[in-house]
Parts: sequence; structure tokens; C-alpha cells
Amino acid sequence: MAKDKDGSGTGNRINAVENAFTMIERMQELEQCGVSELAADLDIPKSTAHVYLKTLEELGYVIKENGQYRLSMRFLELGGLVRHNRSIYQAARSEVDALSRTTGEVGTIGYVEDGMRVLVYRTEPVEGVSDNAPTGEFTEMHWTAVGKVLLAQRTDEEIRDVVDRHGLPAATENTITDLDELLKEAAEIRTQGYSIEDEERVSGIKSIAVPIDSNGSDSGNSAISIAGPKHRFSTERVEEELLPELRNVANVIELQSRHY
Amino acid sequence: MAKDKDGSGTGNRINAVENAFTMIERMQELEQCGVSELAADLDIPKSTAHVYLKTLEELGYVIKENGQYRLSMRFLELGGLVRHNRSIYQAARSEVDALSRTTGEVGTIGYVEDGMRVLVYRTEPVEGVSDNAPTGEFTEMHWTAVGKVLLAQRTDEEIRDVVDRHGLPAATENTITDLDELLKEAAEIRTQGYSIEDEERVSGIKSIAVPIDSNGSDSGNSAISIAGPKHRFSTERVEEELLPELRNVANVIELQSRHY
DNA sequence: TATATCGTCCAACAATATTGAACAGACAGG
DNA sequence: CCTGTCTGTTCAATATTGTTGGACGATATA
Repeated sequence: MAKDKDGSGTGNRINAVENAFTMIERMQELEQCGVSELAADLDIPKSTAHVYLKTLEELGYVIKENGQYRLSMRFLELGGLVRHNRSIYQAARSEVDALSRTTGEVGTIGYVEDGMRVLVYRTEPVEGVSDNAPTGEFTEMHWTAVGKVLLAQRTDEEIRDVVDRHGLPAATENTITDLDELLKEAAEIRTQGYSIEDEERVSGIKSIAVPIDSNGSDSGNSAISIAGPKHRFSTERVEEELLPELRNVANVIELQSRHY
Repeated sequence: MAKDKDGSGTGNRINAVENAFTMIERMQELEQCGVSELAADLDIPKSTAHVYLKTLEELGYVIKENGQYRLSMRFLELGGLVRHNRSIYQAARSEVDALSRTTGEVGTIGYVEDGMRVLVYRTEPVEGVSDNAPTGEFTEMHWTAVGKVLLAQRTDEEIRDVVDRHGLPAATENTITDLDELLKEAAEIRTQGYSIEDEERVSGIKSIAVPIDSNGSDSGNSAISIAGPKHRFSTERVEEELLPELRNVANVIELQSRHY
């Protein structure tokens, strides 16, 4: 198997674990696969793929269904427990549900990890536009309301770091692709206390976000947002209804998380 | 450990992968830990724990926050994607949401894997009793409505197999702890087409479930249920409102999943 | 200042992952 | 019915790789 490292890391790590996870990640993309298929895809010997699959199957993280291997629900369990352990989730979930109900828009809990925005939780209203984003989705920060408001909690230098690592790809013509512009907007967000994303990731969709300042270790890493069709997010409605509502909910969440 | 189904034999598996996952599972329980702490807990050398943690950290599955290691949201991502790929989830989610809304009770999507019931999705109504079960929860089948209705889809012999592997632990005094009784109930469920769970797992909670017969590979592995406080689940309401509603939703889901 | 505990690093050794080749079973087409 | 080509699986050889105790500096505690 590939042996030469790029030398960037401190080097000596456990290879087998690395291999296992690249196989897991590839399997997720393939949804299901056979031994030979996976081996060919990853350009490794059949026998190698086989031992790994059998190991993972024995551990319960991979299952074989009608002759095909696939990732098991054990990953859902693990992910669910990881989320379950985060105080922000416990404190914010029902509040975001309520927020979505009263506004009739999509409510989300976002978190920053590794310079990316994680979709911790999402509630959709009855007739809501379902973009069907999977729970746990990682995405760049600069083109989501949650991401921008969380970036604004960091110093300019830290923002530069994030951009260095992940770049500023464009999704629509409104996406911020210039670092200076991003820093300028971050400054604005800092004084405003909230962020607006206007068709910067998905055309037709607008959203607003405020940070959650819990006292715990998650401090400065969480935010909540409301999102919906642009035509429903007039400046008036945002300023008079959505933003006050969002801030109110954020306060409740902060109080609850202090209870811990 | 008990093994050998059909001479699945050698048992020669990759140790490092096994170690990695026992560490991951332990870390989930500890929520966060240091190197020495984890090493002591698992009774392995510090240096061993260290390489594994560093490896997992480099892969992004573990992060270090204020001197403590913890599982990262990458597991939430993985779990979210695994669920996202299952057709039952795509077909049933919004329907179960609607079901919960119209009945005012907790709606769930359940799945069977490895002889256990997996909580794929759960919607809670506004004033619902939140038992706060984490998404992806695995539990024995005999004490949940979903579990029992899915058991009933199997032959008696298969049910025996499941009981052999996981036993019939008791949660309340109503839990079925006798195999013959379970088989008898399975037979009844087969003719009825639905299952009822009456304070068999949590005192004060009652629930009903019906299977989802999609045509896909998931066939016979999925079910949906409604659960709530026992006093709201009178025989009348179950028969006249909840069960018809549940069956109706199941039909819609089956139609949608056939669309695939 | 001393003492304990932490995380990190390293090098030597033994253990273990790796791999090609060989085998059996399923399946399709001739 | 045989033949060829796919599977998935097993095994034994080799060297690559994980393992480990001990040493180190940094940090926290007394």
C-alpha cells in the first residue's frame, strides 16, 4: 500500500487504523460494495480488503447484506452519542424546534470544528423547503450564516488560518471569495451581533444566525440560525420578527446551558 | 467469544483496528479523557494510547480541546450519511413527522440490525414526553413495539437465534422474559399485523408499531411506531384513531419507497 | 523549591499486517 | 454438461509495523 508520507505530519502513526478509515469513508460513498470492488477502487490487493472488511464486520461496524458489504448503523449510534454528549445540543434542541414552529422556517444548530461548520441539528417546519442536508454535515464556514457568525468570534489571524486551510470556494455568484471582504464582514458581524447569508451558498435561500455564548467548553463554538426562501426574508421581517426571536431563543439557550 | 456460523473460521483479524475501536467506544463513554487516563482505564501502556490518539486525531475523528481528547463530530457526519443512504429514512421521515403532529405523540422509525432494534429517527410533539433517547440507539427487540413487530416478521427459529444472542433481560415487570411467551406473541402479531408494547420497557409508556414492507433490500427490516403516556393510549383510541393512522402512514411510506 | 503527573518522543524488538497465489463456489454462455 | 470468469475466501511467507519501557520537558500541586 502507499507508503510514502508527505512528511508534513510528525510521521509515525498507526497505518492500519488509517487504512481502516479510508476504507470506511470510501464505503460510505459507495453505499455498498463487494470485496473485489472495494479493492479495485482503492487499488489494494483483494486479500487486504478482505481482512479489513472481516475485521470491521466482526466489530459490528460493517454488515454483509445479500452479498454486499455496507457500513452499519453502529456509526449512527456513535454519532448520536457524540451529539448527545454535547451540552449545546441538549440545551438548544427543543428551543430550536420551537423557533422553527413560531417562525415557520428552518431552524438549525451549528458548531465549529476543525475550521468547518457542523450541522448538529436541523428542524424543518411543516411546509418547509427540505434541502435534505444530512445531520452532521461539514461545510466551509464562509458561505453559511452560522459559519460566518462563528468566524466573527475569532480573531482576524485565526480567520486567516481557516481560510488557508480550507480556501474560499464559490457556490453562487454571491459567495464571498475574497479574504479581505470576509474580514470586513466579520468585523461588521462583531458589532451587529448577528450574520446574514444572502444566497451565498444556495440560490434562493437566505438565512440569519446568532452565536450562543455558553459558559462551558463549547463557548464561542456554537450558533443557531433560521433559514428560508429569500422572498420571505425581507429586511423588515428580519429586523422586526426573526432577529428578535432568534436573540430571544439564544438567551434562553444560554441560560439553560449555564444550568449545567 | 462465540463465533462460527458456517465455519467462518480463522478469526485472524487486524488487531490495530480492533484496538482503535475499543478506544473509540471507551472514549464515547468517558466523553473526554487524557492520554494517561485512557491508558489506565483500558490497562494499556501510555505510549500505546498516545499513538492511537494521535492517529485518530490526525484523521479527524478525535480532537483535543483544552488538553482533553474527545470524539469529534466526524462520527456524527458518518452516522448522518449512513442514515441518509437508507431509503427507509428518506421515505419515512416526513411522514413520521406528520404522524407525530396529527396524533400529538412521539413517532419513530425503527430498523433491525444484528438482532437489535435501531432508533433511526424520532419526532417528538410539542408537549411530548422527551425520554431523550439518542439517535441510533441500539436496544433489545423484545421490549419495544418496533422490535416485536420486526421479530414477528421472522420465523420462530430466527427469533430463537436472536434470543440466544441477546437474551431477554427485563426492564419492568411487564417485560416478556419467557421465550415461549414471546413466540406466542409473535404469532399473534403476525395475524394482527401490528404490535403493542405496554409498559414493557419504561413504566408509564405505551406504544404501537406496524411494519414497513418496502420492496427494497430493507424489506422486513423497518417499522414505524407511535408512543406516549399510557393513559392516552386507551384501547378505543388505539383501535379507532392511532392504528388506522399508523397503517395509513405505513402505506404512504411503502408507496414512496417503491418509487425508488 | 520540590514533587508529582502530565503528554510527548524514541529506538529496539517482537509481533503483526501484508501480499500473491491457490482454492471453492456461483453463474452465464456455449 | 462442461468451460471460463467472475466472485469471496484461506494460507503461509516475509518484512513492515505496532508495541513498549524508559527518558524528557512542561505543567500543575504542595
